[in-house]
Amino acid sequence: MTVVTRFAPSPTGFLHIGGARTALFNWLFARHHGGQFLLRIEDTDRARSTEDAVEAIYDGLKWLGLDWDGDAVSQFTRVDRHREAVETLLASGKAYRCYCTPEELSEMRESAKADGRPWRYDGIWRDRDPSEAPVGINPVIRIKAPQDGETIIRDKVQGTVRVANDTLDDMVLLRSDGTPTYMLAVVVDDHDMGVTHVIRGDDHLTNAFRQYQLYVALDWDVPEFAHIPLIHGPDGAKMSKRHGALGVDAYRDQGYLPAAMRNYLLRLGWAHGDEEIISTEQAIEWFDLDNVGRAASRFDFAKLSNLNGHYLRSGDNEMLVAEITPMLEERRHEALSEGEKSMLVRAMSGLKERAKNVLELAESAYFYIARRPLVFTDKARSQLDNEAIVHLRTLVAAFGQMMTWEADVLEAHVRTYVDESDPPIKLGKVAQPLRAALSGTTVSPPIFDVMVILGQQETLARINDAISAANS
RNA sequence: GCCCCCAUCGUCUAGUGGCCUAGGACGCUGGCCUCUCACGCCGGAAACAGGGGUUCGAGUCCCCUUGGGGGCGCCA
Repeated sequence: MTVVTRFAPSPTGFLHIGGARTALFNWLFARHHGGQFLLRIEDTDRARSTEDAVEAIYDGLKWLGLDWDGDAVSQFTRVDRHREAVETLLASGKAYRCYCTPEELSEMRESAKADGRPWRYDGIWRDRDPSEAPVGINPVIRIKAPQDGETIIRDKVQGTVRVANDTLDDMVLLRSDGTPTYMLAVVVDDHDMGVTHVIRGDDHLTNAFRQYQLYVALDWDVPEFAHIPLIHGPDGAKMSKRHGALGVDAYRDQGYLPAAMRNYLLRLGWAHGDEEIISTEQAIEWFDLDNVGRAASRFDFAKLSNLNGHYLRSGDNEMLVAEITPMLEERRHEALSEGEKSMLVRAMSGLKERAKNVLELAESAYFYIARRPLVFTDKARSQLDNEAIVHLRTLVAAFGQMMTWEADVLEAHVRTYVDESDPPIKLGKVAQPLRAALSGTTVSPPIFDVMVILGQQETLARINDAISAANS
């Protein structure tokens, strides 16, 4: 049997982090088994669904690298099929019309609450004769659920979960306006789409019981269920709009790499021994439901950040330059030339191991393509004191004479210079002023590497700029 | 309130009855490296929620308590 999983978000907002992980697990499970990963947009709630949200979901999944098979299914377009399923239920006596109005229902709810009784629809229309139906009221269709015994779910993550049927009531399948409810639509769609494994957040665990009953009533095979624990905010509270539940686009904007997000999300609730850095290929090979934990986990930015640093350091130079180019151009208000881009590619290995996100990478790379004269930070300017300028004057003269412009040659020359100064000075006494002159800051990759990447001409010009600035 | 789920360092987790004087990672921290900042390397502090069982033996199995979470809509 081919494995078919699905991700079924409702387009009422961005693709948030919890949804992203659910999608990832579904995707990994399908890819691991060589099966299919389908996408279904649960847009039956017309009032709350928007086109923008649908686009945001597509964008988020694409950015994460989670490709789905076939076209996304719009649940809304399948209402006829949903109604059809209810017709068969009505015909076989497994569903019935209920004429209670929403008002009556909420009254029943209120009084149950007042008496301290657990609320549950009492099924008064369950066995009533249709002739008693009041006129002028459009009924809802409810399932005729079993009233005794128990419903058992053998969840791939949560294990065997059981509930007494008398704690469940007859849920609504079709609203009085004829539209299907979520419970109906999920079951019909999952069945029609051939979904074999329903992997979703455990906030749906109790829904699974009712859905199970629906599958049975429809005489359909019940898929495997796997309810994965939710992700909580850093403070342990549920992730909500105002509680750290950002859209994946926000993570992209903060400079996180998709590979890092995948790795981080994967380790939130799933483990493979002591493995921490797990490539996507490896994840596909290893992923299984047995090793999904059952406890909710907290979102930890520090760890995500650390992982991001790892993927940045091992990231492809060209790819990274492509990532930061738009940021650099925006800041400089001027496009980068091909020469500058290739310079950045050469600079990347020195830069990427110092950044923990793409934003920082762009920030630290800017000085390479900044137009002269550089703007100095306060700390950089303080490095360029009188003593430093004396050293720079001597060095710039020597640098101008150099025939080979290589890091080790430059370093050897400067080391000799500091050693032979009288009295000998520390390398830092010269390296820091050089750094300030060349980068405008006090932090950069190794300064002799910087000189080589910048090239002799630019290096000399920047040092001379610093000397002139100090004189004025 | 009722129903369901969960519970190992601050955080993510390994652990499937003896290999656990509980391992790894992030974070924190001492040191090394060093032209800055990082990276890297070496070291440290840090956990089985509590109580009962079962067993020769329990972090691992059972029960209770406590604590968290989720669900109880003509939302999804």
